[in-house]
Amino acid sequence: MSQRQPRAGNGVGKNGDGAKRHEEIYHSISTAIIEHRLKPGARLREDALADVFGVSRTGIRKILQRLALEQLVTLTPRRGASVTRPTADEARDVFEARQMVECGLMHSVAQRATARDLSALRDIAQREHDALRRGERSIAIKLSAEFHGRLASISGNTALSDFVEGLCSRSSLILAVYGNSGHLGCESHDHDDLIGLLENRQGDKAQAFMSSHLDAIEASLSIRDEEEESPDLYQVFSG
Amino acid sequence: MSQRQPRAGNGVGKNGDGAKRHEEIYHSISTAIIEHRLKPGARLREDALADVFGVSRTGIRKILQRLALEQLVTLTPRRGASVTRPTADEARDVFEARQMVECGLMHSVAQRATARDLSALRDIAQREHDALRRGERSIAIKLSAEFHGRLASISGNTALSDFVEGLCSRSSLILAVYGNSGHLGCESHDHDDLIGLLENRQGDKAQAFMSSHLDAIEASLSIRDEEEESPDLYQVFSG
DNA sequence: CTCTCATAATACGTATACAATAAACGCAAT
DNA sequence: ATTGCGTTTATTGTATACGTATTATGAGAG
Repeated sequence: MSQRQPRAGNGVGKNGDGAKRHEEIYHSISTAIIEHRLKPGARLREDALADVFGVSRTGIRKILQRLALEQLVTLTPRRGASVTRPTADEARDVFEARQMVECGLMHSVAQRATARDLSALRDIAQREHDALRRGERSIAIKLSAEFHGRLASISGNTALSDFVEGLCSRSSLILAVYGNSGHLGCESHDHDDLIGLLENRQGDKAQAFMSSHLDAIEASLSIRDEEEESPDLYQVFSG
Repeated sequence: MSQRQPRAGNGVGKNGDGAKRHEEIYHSISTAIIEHRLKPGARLREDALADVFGVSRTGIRKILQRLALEQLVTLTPRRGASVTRPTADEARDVFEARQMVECGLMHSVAQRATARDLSALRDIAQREHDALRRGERSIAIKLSAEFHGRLASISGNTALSDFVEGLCSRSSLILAVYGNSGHLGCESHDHDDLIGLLENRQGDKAQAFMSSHLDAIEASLSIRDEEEESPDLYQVFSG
């Protein structure tokens, strides 16, 4: 995503180093959305955000634009920003895309995964377990997205892993809208099983497993268009 | 030096068409990059762009941010924007991603393509031929990217087709950096052949053909790290 | 003659001020 | 009572001003 790593070392700090500050704010908002602390439909007023984070609207606007391009927030011309509420079509598209890309990546991932990679995955999976055990569903969802993103990054293909990362973020929104409260998206042991397959370099099995895994997540949702707030009276009374 | 007046007179700065105006400007810059009228490495000064298009730097900044997120321009913290010069690694990643996604989409595309879709594709391919015949290589490259993007959009999956569109734009940059001047990327009859396969609903063949097509494009490039801008003179003259 | 350091100029980062517009509220009329 | 219109308010869109960093230029010393 962001390619701003030029200043290595060099303790400037003079200007407050806005770039880093903005990155922080971006992460705060992004995480809040992925963890469902900001629910789809929530309005994000520039003034309020500027006030909360202690920067001016200029910086906030930049961040909102970025989030809009990642489809996490929706920018309506004269009405401001709000957390995106994915449509049913978008939800299906996202999962179809994840099927294609994440599964297609598994061969390469299984081949390239190092001990360090597997260790990092295990750590995320462990934290996911912990969060589930504590009943913190929001945290678990965020960690699940992080797991899938990290997994894709092992492929070494930045174009594809960035894409997967964005899809996983959007999946988190989809879970918020179409998820059944009783059923969590990822079965808790799935990720562990997948790590095992990678460890044994079983690319084919890992691919098939990922496909089932994603199918299971999608199947646990009820993806259908919600009734609109102002129902179509013509259709209602036409039959 | 163009003495571009700040377009006084007509309904100048009136606020209403701001969004549309920005979209125009975005398209202008984006097209100029894809058509290689702005070459990789070219610097894009905010003041100059603001002057050229008759808007203030604020709007230009917004557009540059968007282009940066699409990886068409690179934003360096205190040095401004320039047209992205893809690295060899990025080039490989982009073509690997295109292989996976564009090929993976062909089944769905072959199944869903309507007569109208095929007609639109034929039109683009025809214009591509014309451009090549006139020797306008830049236009042909842009039309080729448009062809691939339109093709992907037939799948109906917005998430994936938007991704492909971005990859094609980046491919255009890659052609600019790593392309051999003598050899154009796409063989001119390839697109026509592909349309024929789609028309006959031969998804499998279309997928295989697309794979070869992309391989051919990639093979026509010389993707290797270029020498740095400050070449090592000792090494140059040592042999 | 070349290299280095200082100074000036250029260009970006951020904040703030102003303008325009869409939503919300209230009032009035049917 | 409900609908339609006018006013008010709140929020975004745009421009501009100022501060700071980077770069280019020139002078001086080696």
